[in-house]
Amino acid sequence: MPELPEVETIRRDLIRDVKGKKVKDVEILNPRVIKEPSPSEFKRRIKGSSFRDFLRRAKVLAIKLSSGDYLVVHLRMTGQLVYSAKKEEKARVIFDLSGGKYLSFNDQRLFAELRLVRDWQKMKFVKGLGPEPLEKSFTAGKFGDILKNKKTKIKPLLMDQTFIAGIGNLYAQEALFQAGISPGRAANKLNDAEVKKLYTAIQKVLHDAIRYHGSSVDEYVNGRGEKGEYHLRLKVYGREGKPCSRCKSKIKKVSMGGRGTCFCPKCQK
DNA sequence: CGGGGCTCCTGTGCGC
DNA sequence: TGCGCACAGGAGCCCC
Repeated sequence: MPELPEVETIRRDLIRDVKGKKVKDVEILNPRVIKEPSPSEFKRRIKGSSFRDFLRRAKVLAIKLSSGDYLVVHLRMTGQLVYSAKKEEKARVIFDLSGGKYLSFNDQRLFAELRLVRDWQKMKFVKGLGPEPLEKSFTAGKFGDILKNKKTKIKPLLMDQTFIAGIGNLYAQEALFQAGISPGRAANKLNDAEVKKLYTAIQKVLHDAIRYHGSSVDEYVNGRGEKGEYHLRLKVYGREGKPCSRCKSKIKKVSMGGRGTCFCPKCQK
């Protein structure tokens, strides 16, 4: 499930590997992944332009093209962007690049999205995003201010992209474990020390996950098709019934907002 | 405006 | 053994 650290890893990989390369052709194997414009216009407008820059906001990757257009990618759950010498067998769209290699867009479950737009900052989803958790302007004070007005459970709130950008089901669970806070706690009931702890935990978990190139649960691989290493360090996600790394109690799993949520009932209060 | 629940999709893994 | 079904989940959408 690509969240902020996974998308950031891919962004850095693509800057290193394909920045400046020209798109010689666009092969559309499944047009359903292209949300706008029409597949034929998508292809026509991308063909012949080159990759100028790779930007990220939340879980959204925006590729600036020399034409001035932005190729906007949301990987959702099973999307992949893989640069390699071979065309990926399961690709939905393949970009044939100068140099003879390929950038394959894969997506098993067909939830991922490609868009070609003139101004990606004006996209509805992007405009509605909350602050970037790793930016300097996002302070503990600001985090506390928005928590104060929210009566909702803290865990689904962390996943709300209009509240904080880029955190999904995996890193919400890990950050709450790191902070020692139970996922069902009401956001406005956290005391100052807990707010500070959670703020620090979010930053640490996201920074660490980037350092270890993301978590390869589900389909995630980096920009070269390789797995990350952070899933080997997960403390609660996907660890139902296993012993807590801190206190050895059994990790518990509950459903919250329709999403699986693992936590340690002893370490998280 | 907020929250709950359904929807999109397909591979996996379980129970009968 | 094999079939069928529940489940996984990001975000949009509808409804109350």
